[in-house]
Amino acid sequence: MRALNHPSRKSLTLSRVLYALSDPVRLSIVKSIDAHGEQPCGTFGLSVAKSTASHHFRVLREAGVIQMRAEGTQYINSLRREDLDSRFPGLLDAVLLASGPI
Amino acid sequence: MRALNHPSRKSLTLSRVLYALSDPVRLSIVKSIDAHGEQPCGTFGLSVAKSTASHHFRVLREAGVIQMRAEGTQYINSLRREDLDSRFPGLLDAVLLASGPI
DNA sequence: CCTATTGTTCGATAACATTAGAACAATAGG
DNA sequence: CCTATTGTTCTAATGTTATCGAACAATAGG
Repeated sequence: MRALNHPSRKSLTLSRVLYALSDPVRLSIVKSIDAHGEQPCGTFGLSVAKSTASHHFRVLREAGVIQMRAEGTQYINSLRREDLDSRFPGLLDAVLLASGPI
Repeated sequence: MRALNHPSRKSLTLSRVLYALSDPVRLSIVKSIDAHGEQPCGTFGLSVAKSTASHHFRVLREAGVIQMRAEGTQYINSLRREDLDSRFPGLLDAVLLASGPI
């Protein structure tokens, strides 16, 4: 598999991160990784076509929210917790803590 | 002036709030209110047409991020701090704390 | 090799967002 | 009243995003 582009910690921007998190599908991905640990793209039970899912994973990755690591035929997704906490302290925690209506 | 629609605290959604905050112009409005207190629309020094500015204020208002109170010919904008803190604890603080590239 | 699995990329479309100019509305102050 | 100020709303143009199906790529396992 080809190597995927991940932005450096320094180049993360608040606008991009907030935008990436502002979509319900992407938010559910992030919450699932937080709740169940790192997982391949296929295990999220998203109700969209796989090309659409791939798009959402890409938006999250290019915003610097998730990291995708190739493993066999799949990509393992994890949160870039340290990088996010370093650049935007408290932001990820606040987002993950939020409950109620999406 | 006509009364403007403000969503109730209960009806605020994380996605909408994050989306509203994900635009650099809107983020600058929020940061300015936080830094300098409540202010009318005209004092933000935004480099967009006033119809565009009006649109951004509306997005922030309809997401529940700001409150707009009529006073004479102007609208005074303030942050809905209590409502935001109540629904999404720590979120506004984290966003306002963030520095670096927009 | 051949096939199945996993996910990306491409091309197209429909929906939505941003932007601005022009016209309008409400108020304040002479 | 008349005018200036402040901001909204309408309309239209431009750009961006979400979505999907189809085709492709890489790997694992027979």
